Amino acid sequence: MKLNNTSQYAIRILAYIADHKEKSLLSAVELSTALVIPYKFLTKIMTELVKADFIESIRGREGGFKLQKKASEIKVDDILNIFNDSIKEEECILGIGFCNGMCKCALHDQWMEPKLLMQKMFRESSLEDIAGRGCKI
Amino acid sequence: MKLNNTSQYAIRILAYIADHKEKSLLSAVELSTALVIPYKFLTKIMTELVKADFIESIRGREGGFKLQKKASEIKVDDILNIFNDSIKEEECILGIGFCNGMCKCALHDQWMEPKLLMQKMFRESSLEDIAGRGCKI
DNA sequence: AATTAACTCTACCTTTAGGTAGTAATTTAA
DNA sequence: TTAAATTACTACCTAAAGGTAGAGTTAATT
Ligand code: SF4
Ligand code: SF4
Repeated sequence: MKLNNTSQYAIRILAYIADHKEKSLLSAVELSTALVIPYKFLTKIMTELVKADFIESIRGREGGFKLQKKASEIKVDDILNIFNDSIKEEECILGIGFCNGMCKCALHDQWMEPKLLMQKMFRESSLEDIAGRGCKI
Repeated sequence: MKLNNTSQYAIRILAYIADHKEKSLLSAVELSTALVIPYKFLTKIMTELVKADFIESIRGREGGFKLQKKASEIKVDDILNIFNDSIKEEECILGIGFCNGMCKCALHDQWMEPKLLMQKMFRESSLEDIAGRGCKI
């Protein structure tokens, strides 16, 4: 029961960029070094974030990355969705087919409250809410 | 953000056995059929549950499986622990080293409440609480 | 004693997540 | 105009999760 590696990296990357808006651009090398994420893997993730329109990339010398939206407009849940790591409405916690509302699984009653709270947390927390809040980056 | 397949299977298997205590033993074939879990994979999981002392196995013809403890004494969290799928106290949601209480990660403030609620749910829900509660099995 | 129905063990196969390598394309600065 | 610094793309490699095969062991029934 945890976020996958790629989601974790993506959240940290975006939070870091949001927290360094004084620098107009951050390069992959800078990010990779600051966040201790393997360079080649980071660039792969960056490309996905660019395609998802969260990040704008400037190519060529002096290029780099910056947010394409306001930090308050990117929610943690949006990031998880890119990597298929969000808590899915229709998916049963026990992996039994789909939620149809009619037929519950054994854990349903216990699961609903934490599920809703986590969804709320992921959906309501924006980059602005989390950027620069930790001493761990 | 979901339970892994093996944990899901294990919870369903144990809940099913707890819900059928009128039968003194259930065989791997019966379980595999009833729960629609691949036979060979199920037997592998059963062996782990036996080693973890949650289940007692009787070998030979007319053999099968039964709970080794009272249903109220097996918590969902105990099952998750076997498959290393519990929510770890010391592990950061963003995967940054270990929780030391001193130095927070960006998501810490948002994560604490859902984390505690989920831990509580997993730790306090026993097989007795969940057995036979769903129409999905 | 042989047969059958069960669990157990070891080894392997397949799929997915995580990660790496090399090259192409783009832009700026010297 | 060339070299350097940068992102983008394609292909591959590795490790872990999920799953399968087959032979071995146990015990009741015939
Ligand atoms: S029963 Fe509850 S947990 Fe299971 S699928 Fe339906 S809503 Fe999801
Ligand atoms: S900061 Fe919070 S989430 Fe991150 S490691 Fe510490 S306790 Fe865990």
